[in-house]
Amino acid sequence: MVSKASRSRRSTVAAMDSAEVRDAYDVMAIQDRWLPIWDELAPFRSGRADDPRPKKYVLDMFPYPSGDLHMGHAEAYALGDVIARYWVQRGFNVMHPIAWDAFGLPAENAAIKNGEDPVRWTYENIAQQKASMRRYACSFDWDRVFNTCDPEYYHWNQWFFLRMFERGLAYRKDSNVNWCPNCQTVLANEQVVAGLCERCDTAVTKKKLTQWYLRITDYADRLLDDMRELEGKWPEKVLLMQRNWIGRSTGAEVQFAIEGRDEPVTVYTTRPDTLYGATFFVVAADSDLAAELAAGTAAESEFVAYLERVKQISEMDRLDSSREKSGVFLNRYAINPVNGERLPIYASDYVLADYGTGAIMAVPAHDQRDLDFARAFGLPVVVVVESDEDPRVTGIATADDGPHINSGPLDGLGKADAITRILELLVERGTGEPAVNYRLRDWLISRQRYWGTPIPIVHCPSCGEVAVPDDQLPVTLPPAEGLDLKPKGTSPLGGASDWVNTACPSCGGPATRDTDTMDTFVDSSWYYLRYADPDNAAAAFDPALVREWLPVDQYVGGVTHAILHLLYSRFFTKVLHDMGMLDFTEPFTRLLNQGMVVMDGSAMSKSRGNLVRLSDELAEHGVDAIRLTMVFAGPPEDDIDWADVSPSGSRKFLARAWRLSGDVTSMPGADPSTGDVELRKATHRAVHDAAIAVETFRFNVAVARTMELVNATRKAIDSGCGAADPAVREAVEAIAIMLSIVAPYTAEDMWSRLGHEPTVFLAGWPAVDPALLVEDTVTCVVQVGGKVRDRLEVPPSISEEDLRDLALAAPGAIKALDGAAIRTVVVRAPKLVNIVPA
RNA sequence: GCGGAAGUGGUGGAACAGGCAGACACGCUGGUUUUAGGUACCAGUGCCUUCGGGCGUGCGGGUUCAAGUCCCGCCUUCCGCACCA
Repeated sequence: MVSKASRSRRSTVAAMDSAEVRDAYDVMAIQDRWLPIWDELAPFRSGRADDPRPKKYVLDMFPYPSGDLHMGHAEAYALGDVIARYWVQRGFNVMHPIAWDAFGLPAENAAIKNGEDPVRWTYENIAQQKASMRRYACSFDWDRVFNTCDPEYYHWNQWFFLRMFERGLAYRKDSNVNWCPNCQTVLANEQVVAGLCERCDTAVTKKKLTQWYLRITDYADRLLDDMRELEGKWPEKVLLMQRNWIGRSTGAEVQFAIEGRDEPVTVYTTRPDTLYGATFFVVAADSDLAAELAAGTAAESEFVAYLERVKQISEMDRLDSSREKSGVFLNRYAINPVNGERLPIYASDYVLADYGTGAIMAVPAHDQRDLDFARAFGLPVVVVVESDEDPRVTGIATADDGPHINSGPLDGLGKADAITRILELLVERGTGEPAVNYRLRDWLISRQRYWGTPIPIVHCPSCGEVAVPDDQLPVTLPPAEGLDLKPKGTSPLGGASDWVNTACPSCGGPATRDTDTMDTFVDSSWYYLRYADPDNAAAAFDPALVREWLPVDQYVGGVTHAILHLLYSRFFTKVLHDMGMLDFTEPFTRLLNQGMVVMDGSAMSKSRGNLVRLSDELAEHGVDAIRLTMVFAGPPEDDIDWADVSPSGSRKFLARAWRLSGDVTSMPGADPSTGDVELRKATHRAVHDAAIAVETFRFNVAVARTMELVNATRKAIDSGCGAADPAVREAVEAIAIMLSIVAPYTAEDMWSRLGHEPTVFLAGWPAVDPALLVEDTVTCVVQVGGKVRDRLEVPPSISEEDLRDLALAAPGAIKALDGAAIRTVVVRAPKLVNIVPA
């Protein structure tokens, strides 16, 4: 495909005579000409102290160096580049940085599979991506680059971890975690896709392990409430997904006495008003409470067997909500605090150990899960909220509002009133209180992997968990050589005995380092801060520099990170704010989610055989045509189906635009005010409309306006005012500048052919003359009964009366009316008149 | 199951605040230049038509002088969450 394209290009050039060659748009030659010059000029450097321009921070999500850039990168970085370059043209000092999210599993997999050194593998990929980005003409500030796998960077991961450790925000606990029996490793929730390990598709199970967590749940309310300031600036979809993820619910905690136990057990419920309908009590089978309640009872052996069975159930099967309810009666009873009824206690896996208190009151009439369980175990169902359908008959629990019955003091009350009343009663009697719960869990950051940030903790037999002192940071990774990186349930770092065995920083006795590494989401939770001060060896960043640039004005990235990365970054920002390091609480002021590039309707993948290689596309069509195709395809947040777009069409348009620059015969600096007014109006209209389109993320429309101007200019040269008219120069220069944000090579070459020095990127967005935006005539539509029957050319300032008279006299209107009487005439000067017949 | 978003020509998509539906492209058709064309330029291109016009923004209603746009009820597709008490 490539060779065919390049062969035809060569033969084309060979067949042309010299005049044609001079006038040919040679994409590859243009790329080769300008790249070294831009390297020299570095037009997008943003760090100069004496720069008087106002600052703006445009940020693209940084890439993982898994190989060379692909079509998805090409789209994302083309869009981010339009925004960054536009603001540079508007006179801003734009910081548009890039770095590499360089820790992570693929490096380790390459090491396991091919015996590669993760360090070498990673840095080679970074070098390749960097070279590709330069050629792709990304307007990055190359002076601010870093890699998260550099000790100079992850030093500060460790430093932040320790600050959180000091504040109790980083802690270790035992918990049931996702476990892949094949990979022999812990998985984060996000790595479990439909109950399967995202890497090997093995059914995931649960395992009890001691792991490090960050206490993000402490920030749940702020993460939720602060979204108010992102309203209208972030995609509504992302805000919604974050709200759902945090999952705040309000209800009550109610204490139930347990027969034969000193302490009562607290349950959480969102429906305390249905307390009188509770007929049994359920504890999570895998909770400590269940084991304790079962201990020593006749049901103990049955419970142990059940628990064993539950543990074997894969995550995939567990998520199947149509599964039959199962459980074990523990031979024990809880006492309903409002009516003293004895509720049998069951252990079941439909109650989650880590949500609420791991125990529930079951109200089968008004909760489907409880009803399913009640029917499976023959338990009574008591309706306490009246409704048309009886759950005992239908098998469908009712959750609607309605008057309460069988509920003592709540009888007759509606849901809201009943909740208020029962809360008062519970508080009065000291058996309950209002409570809030979250779906969000603390962030598990331990990973039993090699290629990540070592957790800077030393385990000492006498002092316990001891923080590595700041002056001993960073705790650097030992070399991979000699370590067994294969997943085996414990961190590969455990095999580096020289590294693991160390002196306790507190007592000096023999101790061991923590062998887990951090989730790579830690790396990306603060990288946007590091750009402000990337080379700081004494601190993560200088707060003064961060204050200058942050928060990020515009963040651009895929919706795949809608929850985790963005939530974690927001969390970090708030923690750092509380530590006094930041003066803002939200890191990303505006967010744009770009779509994906797909092929023939589905995501590209090697196995599907629909993979389009970016390098092939670039070789065939050139950088600018690919960038233009990405931008012109449609709204940025929509997916692009590569089968539906036309990179060759993009290239033809660019050639057409480029040729204009060779036609201009007026000299640089020619005064446009003497030029052709019609073309000037088209130019100023296009520049004005394109700017609005870019600022509202309608980049495809901005390109359409540029295309219209190219068409108008072509016409003006060939059959209008002619190439010598200064309006033509004005138009072509405007086109070069408008194109500079999308197709930088073509734009720069046009700029040069127009007699200007590089670089067009700093030429400045053309000033719009408002006088040229005013039309001298407007097309007025004359409707009869809502249908267009005639058109009039009228001055925009025409009065309603005059327009009405003109419309009534319009031949098309008279014909359509056919003598009918007129009921009313709606006049919307100057664009529309609607004559309504009686 | 719950929550959300979106349905416009053959295709990708335009349409400010309820006021000319289909901008700009792709594709297709015809023409000009060319030994040739995967080039360039010009013209045409929503559907139907008895050439008067009629019909058209997923479907069915409604509001309005006027609806792709607002309201009600469906259908379809995509996305997120999924025993969260």
